[in-house]
Amino acid sequence: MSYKHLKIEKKWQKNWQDSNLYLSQKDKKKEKYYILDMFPYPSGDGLHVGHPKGYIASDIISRLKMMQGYSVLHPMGFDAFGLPAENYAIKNKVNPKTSTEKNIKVYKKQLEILGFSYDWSREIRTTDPDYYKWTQWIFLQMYKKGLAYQSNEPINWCPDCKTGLANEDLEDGRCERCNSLVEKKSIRQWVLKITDYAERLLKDLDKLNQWEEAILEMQRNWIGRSHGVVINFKIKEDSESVDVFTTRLDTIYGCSYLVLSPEHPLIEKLSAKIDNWSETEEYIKSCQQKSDLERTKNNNEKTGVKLTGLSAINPFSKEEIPIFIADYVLSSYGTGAVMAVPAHDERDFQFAQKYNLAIKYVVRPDEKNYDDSLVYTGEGYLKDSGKYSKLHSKEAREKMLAFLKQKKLGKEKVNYKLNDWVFSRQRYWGEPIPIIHCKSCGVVPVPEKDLPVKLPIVKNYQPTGTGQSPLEKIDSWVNVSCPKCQKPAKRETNTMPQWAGSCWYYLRYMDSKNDKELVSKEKEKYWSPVDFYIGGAEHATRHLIYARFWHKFLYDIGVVSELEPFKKFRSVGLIMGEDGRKMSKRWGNVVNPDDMVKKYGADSLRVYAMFMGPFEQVNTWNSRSLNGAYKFLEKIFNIYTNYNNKKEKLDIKVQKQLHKTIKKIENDIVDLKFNTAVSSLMILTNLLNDYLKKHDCWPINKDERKAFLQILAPFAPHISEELWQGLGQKKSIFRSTWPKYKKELLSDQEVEIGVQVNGKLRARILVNSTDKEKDVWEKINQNETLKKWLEGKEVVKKIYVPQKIFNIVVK
RNA sequence: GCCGCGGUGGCGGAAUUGGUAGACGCGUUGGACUUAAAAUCCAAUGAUAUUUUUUAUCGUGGGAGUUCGAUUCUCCCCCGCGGCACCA
Repeated sequence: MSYKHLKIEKKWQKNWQDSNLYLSQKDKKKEKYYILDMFPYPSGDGLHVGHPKGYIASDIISRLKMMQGYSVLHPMGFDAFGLPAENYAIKNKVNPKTSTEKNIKVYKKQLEILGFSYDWSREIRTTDPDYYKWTQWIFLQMYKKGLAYQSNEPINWCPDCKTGLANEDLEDGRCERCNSLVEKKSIRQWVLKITDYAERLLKDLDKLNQWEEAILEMQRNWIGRSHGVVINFKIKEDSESVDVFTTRLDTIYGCSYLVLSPEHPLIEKLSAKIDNWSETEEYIKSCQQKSDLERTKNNNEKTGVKLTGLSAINPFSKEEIPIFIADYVLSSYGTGAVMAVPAHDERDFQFAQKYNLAIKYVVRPDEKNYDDSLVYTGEGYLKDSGKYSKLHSKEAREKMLAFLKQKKLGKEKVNYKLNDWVFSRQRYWGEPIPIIHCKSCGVVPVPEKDLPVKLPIVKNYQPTGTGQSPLEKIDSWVNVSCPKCQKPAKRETNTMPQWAGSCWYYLRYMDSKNDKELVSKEKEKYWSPVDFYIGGAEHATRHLIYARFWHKFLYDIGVVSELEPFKKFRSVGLIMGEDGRKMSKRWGNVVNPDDMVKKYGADSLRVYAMFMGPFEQVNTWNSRSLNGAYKFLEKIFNIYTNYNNKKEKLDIKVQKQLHKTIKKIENDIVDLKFNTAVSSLMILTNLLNDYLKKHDCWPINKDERKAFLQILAPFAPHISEELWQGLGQKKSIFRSTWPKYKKELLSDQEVEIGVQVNGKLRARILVNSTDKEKDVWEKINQNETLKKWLEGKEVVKKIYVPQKIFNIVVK
């Protein structure tokens, strides 16, 4: 008999589906385990061989937990709204609904042939009205709590996608989807007040001790908390004043000028008093023309204009200082104005050098020798700072703040880099925002009973580029009567961004068919939180922040019971093409999983993907290595079929290896060390194979032969099930109980240890686990090679690490 | 520039409360089988030197240090990847 992977895999996939093996059931007697993948975005290209890597890992964990007696929830669905799906549809001249459905079909098929244990009865699609009804419902709750508001602030605008974008949608100042340079544009938009949750989003990261540190760091940086002081600077020539934000109040005696961002509202107000107004105006204009990218690109090349005729008063030194406008100060952060301290800030230093401004050193480092001609950004002791001189930075800040508070010229302030979430898109393919605009009542939320606000099926859904959504043109949909006053009113035509649906989908799986609630309290309590979440690291500062934000909001309004949605998160490393580049049609290096499954089988593909290297690391695809995985499985297949009826002659060495492997597999899977888990299965297989060939009988008993298949089963489910049945088992291997290893079989009686002389390995000797240092020393003295190294030498010291090494120091 | 991760044979990688570096796999080489090839099986495979079995020296990005002993710890430097980036 030979290993016919195609036949075996097809047979068991059907069998498992028919026998409802994967239906997750709430079972109060069992402990629950919720293992989740980031659901895919079904693009037109289908899956390439790298995509399933994370799914394979979660499937392995899911199957292990199943066998360990957990009630497992392992669902899957599709995140199908958004720009890529819409752009794909426009390009191929079909309705996005049609193309999305088609793409999902392809994806499902591809996932099925890989043998994943998803409970498809819980499948969700973000584009399904029964689903987005609740996405809209959450939006309404946010609106009611004042967390969704309209704004006309300038936002990022992609000229190609013709829509506004959130900061999270940008990559290096470009649209993350189409790579176009993003512009600033002022249009009416809906914004979610994520900044209200900034503090909690940051603080609760400390609770996520089962997340990777790298991801937590990314989120911390993205939130970007900084604690400082807002100081009020009076303007000498006017009653107006300027607020600046600084974290280094201790350097204020070194402040030699103020800088306002070009967008600062005060400039307009003071225009009459600015002597060089035309020059100022021109500079502001030139800044407006620059994109964000241009503004930040040459960050060593500072530009600015002095506002002549105006000066500010330093509240501490009472000194008169000039005021500048310069685009190195951002309007979107802090107060949009800073106090410049060239001696202790790199940017101010560059600016001051260019415009010949005073550089006053007021903080000196602890060391005696320091160079007074360079910038010093660290802390230290103050000098030339009035009565604060000689104080340390930290102490000075406290005393100075007390002074400011007393004079009502300043207060503590915490700032975040995180901005509110620009939540509307001027596009068709998204959840309609459930709002009605009425001339007399203003903004009126759609009553909950009228949800979902269905996205109309239309012929023309091309983006308009006018800042209006294409929905604007569909009169029959737009024109409604106001829910409050019944007079004619219009629907909000902007749609939600791609990320909306994925903010809460993990909750819906718990109770996917519920038409009364988003999720029932009871089911939410049982399944929450997600125990293990696996997905791409690129979502660290997008989906993973958004979802945490929504979850916390849902917690606040009593919908969920946990503060954090995902208990453990691990990111999956990409699989690169054989040429080392990202798999892409552009490079022609895409490997299709369907072809690989046909040739080598799903089991081989699964084993290989896990064996490639550390799960979180980037790996390069290699089809020849995949064949190695195939050979490994074939070897197992041959062992179990060719030697099925052979007698047993137990061998303790092989048995020990088996029990060690059971333990290793258990531990490695939970730690995501799949590569070493597979390796240990290979070692065991080789050992078994060699023994059977040599002795023509089994070194392990039947239970142990079963156990071997059980520990292989999460990795290669089909072949394991087939061979399991071959051992006469009637029930599925995944309904069997995970084998227990025997502790007494984990340690070896005899071990080889290294013997070193002066730290250099000179020989290896066998010792018994019961041997004392004295016994080992005796063996060393009998060893011929070692005699050579020890003869005529004086032994100064002996170091014995039991079972490991013996080091002899000689003179 | 800042933050995070990493650098080990021809290749993917294994081994870190400091204790025999290179597990496992790929590839390569030699052999068996075959008319031949593929597949399969057996053996070898870090480098250098040496007369073969031998044995010695070197070897985990580079340099220093701690230690009986360093891939692992400390300091300095170089390179790669990812994230952030004029955030005051």
